[in-house]
Amino acid sequence: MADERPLPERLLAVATRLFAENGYEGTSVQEIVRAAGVTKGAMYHYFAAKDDLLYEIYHRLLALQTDRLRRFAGGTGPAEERLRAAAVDVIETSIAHLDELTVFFRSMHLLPAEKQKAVRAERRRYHECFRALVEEGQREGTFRPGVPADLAVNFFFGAVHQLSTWWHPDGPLDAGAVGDYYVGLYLDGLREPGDGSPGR
Amino acid sequence: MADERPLPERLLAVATRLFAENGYEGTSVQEIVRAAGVTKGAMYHYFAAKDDLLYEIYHRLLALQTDRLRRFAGGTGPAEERLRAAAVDVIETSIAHLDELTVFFRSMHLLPAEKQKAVRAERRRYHECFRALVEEGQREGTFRPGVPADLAVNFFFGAVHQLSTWWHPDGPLDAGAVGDYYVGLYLDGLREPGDGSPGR
Amino acid sequence: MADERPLPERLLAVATRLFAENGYEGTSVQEIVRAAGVTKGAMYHYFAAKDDLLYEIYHRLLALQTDRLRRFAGGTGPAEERLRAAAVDVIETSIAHLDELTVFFRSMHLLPAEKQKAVRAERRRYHECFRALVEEGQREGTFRPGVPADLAVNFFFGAVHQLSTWWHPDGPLDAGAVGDYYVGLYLDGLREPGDGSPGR
Amino acid sequence: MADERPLPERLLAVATRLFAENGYEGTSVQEIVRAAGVTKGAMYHYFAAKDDLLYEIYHRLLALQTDRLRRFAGGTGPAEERLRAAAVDVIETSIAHLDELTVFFRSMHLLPAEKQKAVRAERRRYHECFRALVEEGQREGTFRPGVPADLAVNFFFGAVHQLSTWWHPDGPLDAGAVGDYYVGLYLDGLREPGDGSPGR
DNA sequence: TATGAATGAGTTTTCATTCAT
DNA sequence: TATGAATGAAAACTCATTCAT
Repeated sequence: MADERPLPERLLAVATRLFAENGYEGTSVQEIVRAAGVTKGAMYHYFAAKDDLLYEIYHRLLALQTDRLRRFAGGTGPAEERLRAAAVDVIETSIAHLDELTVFFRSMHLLPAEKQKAVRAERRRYHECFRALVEEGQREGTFRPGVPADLAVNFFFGAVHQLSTWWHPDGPLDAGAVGDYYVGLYLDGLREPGDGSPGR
Repeated sequence: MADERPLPERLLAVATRLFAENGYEGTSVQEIVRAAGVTKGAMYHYFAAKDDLLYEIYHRLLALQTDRLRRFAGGTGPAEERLRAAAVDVIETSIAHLDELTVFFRSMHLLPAEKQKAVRAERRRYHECFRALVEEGQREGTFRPGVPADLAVNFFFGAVHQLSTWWHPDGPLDAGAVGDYYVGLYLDGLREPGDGSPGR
Repeated sequence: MADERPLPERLLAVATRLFAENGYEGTSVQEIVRAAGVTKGAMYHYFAAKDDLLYEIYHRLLALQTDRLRRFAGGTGPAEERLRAAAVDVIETSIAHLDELTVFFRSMHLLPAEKQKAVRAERRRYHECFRALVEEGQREGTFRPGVPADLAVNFFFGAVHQLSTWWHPDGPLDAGAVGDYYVGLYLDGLREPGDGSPGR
Repeated sequence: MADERPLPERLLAVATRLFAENGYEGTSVQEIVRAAGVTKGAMYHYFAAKDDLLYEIYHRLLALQTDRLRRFAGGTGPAEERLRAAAVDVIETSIAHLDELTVFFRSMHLLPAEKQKAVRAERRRYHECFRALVEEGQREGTFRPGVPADLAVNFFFGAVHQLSTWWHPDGPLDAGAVGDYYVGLYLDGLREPGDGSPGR
């Protein structure tokens, strides 16, 4: 019944859970390795520092989400529909990895400068892909042109990144419902008023 | 030229700045008192513990925002207009106190349980007041009834609480512009489609 | 019967003894503070780092020896006699502080760069004062002019700094005897041959 | 272009350089094997412990120097001339192996007791051979009898063992010049005054 | 009202060494 | 002959907090 995944993955999973429960600063390396059933040396064999765990946790999630976003963005059909699908999807994967997301956005300011820079660059690539979809919708005339696209993207991801402050798996809304509501609110806000398309 | 405010206020101001720069756990009590030009004993004379500073920082901001919200909510006129004014106002005061907000949302998980409970209760009162405005708008028929009001409030404050991840005083948008755009996006998302009222 | 000296002095004395017994790297901060009867925090209250102890140990000895050298150098009489007195004196104070000397010359390479630089500068001032005496003797015709004065100084202090490899308080020679022999050997080597002055 | 020497020799060479640069305790086994392009297992195949490297480094140099000293000592001619040749030679080989010498005299106190004892015994044999030459010169009447021969040997080797504190290959004096000067100073110090023989 | 020396428990990280392969 | 994952013990240092003054 032992966890059979390779040690690095096991350590990341354990660290994610503990960081989510007690905070990054509130979790000692000792606690992580104890929970993973190994010794500190084993952890430092794979991760050069505690903050490598934090970096890797979000880096992996972001790689996953970037990959998915690119699939949606590269599809066919009107920008609004691709954006809707991508936005619902990112909410669902964010909720599926809520610990990772929460931990990272609470604690990224504790990363050493160069790691912070690296993750910001990765994040920026994600942001720009999403923004391109918004801009496409504005050019198509579906979305109001007066809203700066960067601001519109930040507005949405602010809401997404704060999901863990209120969403709970035992609550009344599942991930799909949250996605539909959030994206509905968001797209209706973006949409050119009086264009007749229904708020979903 | 010395800072003439009472010591507790000076300590809170210094702590806010240092917490924003280096994180709550990344700032030692020693650094705070050195920056304030006093010694530890002086600080412990006014604050029982380091986390009192963190609590107080947000408690004061939240008291201010709650007070302002109540004024707007208690006004006259359609719910939508009162909500708009309150929402723009909270964005403006949030940007005016961005360090306080940032520090708190990054680090509230480090507060001891009872302080976390206290601040959650204060936050809940704020949330409920805001939610009541949304519900009023829904009853009035201005806002779509299908969106759970709690979710709508969380959606908005997610975006607000993440402002510090992208907003910067030297950027192209001032606090008023951000308020107008965010609230515009938000209210258009809430509004009953096809009701003819213009997006902003 | 407790040691009544101020804590910093007590810590330096304890550290000197332990470093001499087990080496700088072989002595933990834990051992130092245990031997001094205090806790680590107390030590770090006075010394910013373990290597501060090492620096301070030699810095104090060197300050003492520089002061004494300057007194001898600034006296009257032939350079040879002032040099002899200074050289005997430095051997005696070196033996009186043999632990300090040994510890430092074994471990100065472990000091961080800037502290190494500081102590080298202090050491250079000492060296130059001593060298000036040698050069004075050469100008007076007492010492052979063909020997580079820097080399002559290094030759002597090489022998002095290695005293701890063989000298022991229980051995047959006391500090005064070592001083006389060493300085005798040294000055006879320096002296212009056939000048008739006796090897002391 | 790879280093073709057998692995043990390569490891010793690499260790010597790193120990000289960063100190014995400041150099990890990991760094040694990385610099040698092998893994830890390979090193532990040839050396039972890290301190074996330190022991071996000096043991090899001392064996070399002992062998050379015995050749000089066993030659013919006056003791002074044999001593001069041996003393110049030991300075030259010491400078040719300055890293080895430096490393050892800085760090021998970190060897485990039995290895320290072994190397002390080897060193003592060297010392005694050198001392015998001094005593021979004293019996021949060339050297002053009043100086304890042990002390005279220690005086000289103090200077030799500290060569690395000031000598540098880019400096004005090459190894031969240092040898001539040091030995000249030394023998003039030892020599019976007024015996007419010239300081070289 | 304030000082600053001292505590004690804790932190992250390092490292020589072992051993199954 | 060599690998490299893993151990376990210890290292230097930090820090919120207390308390006699």
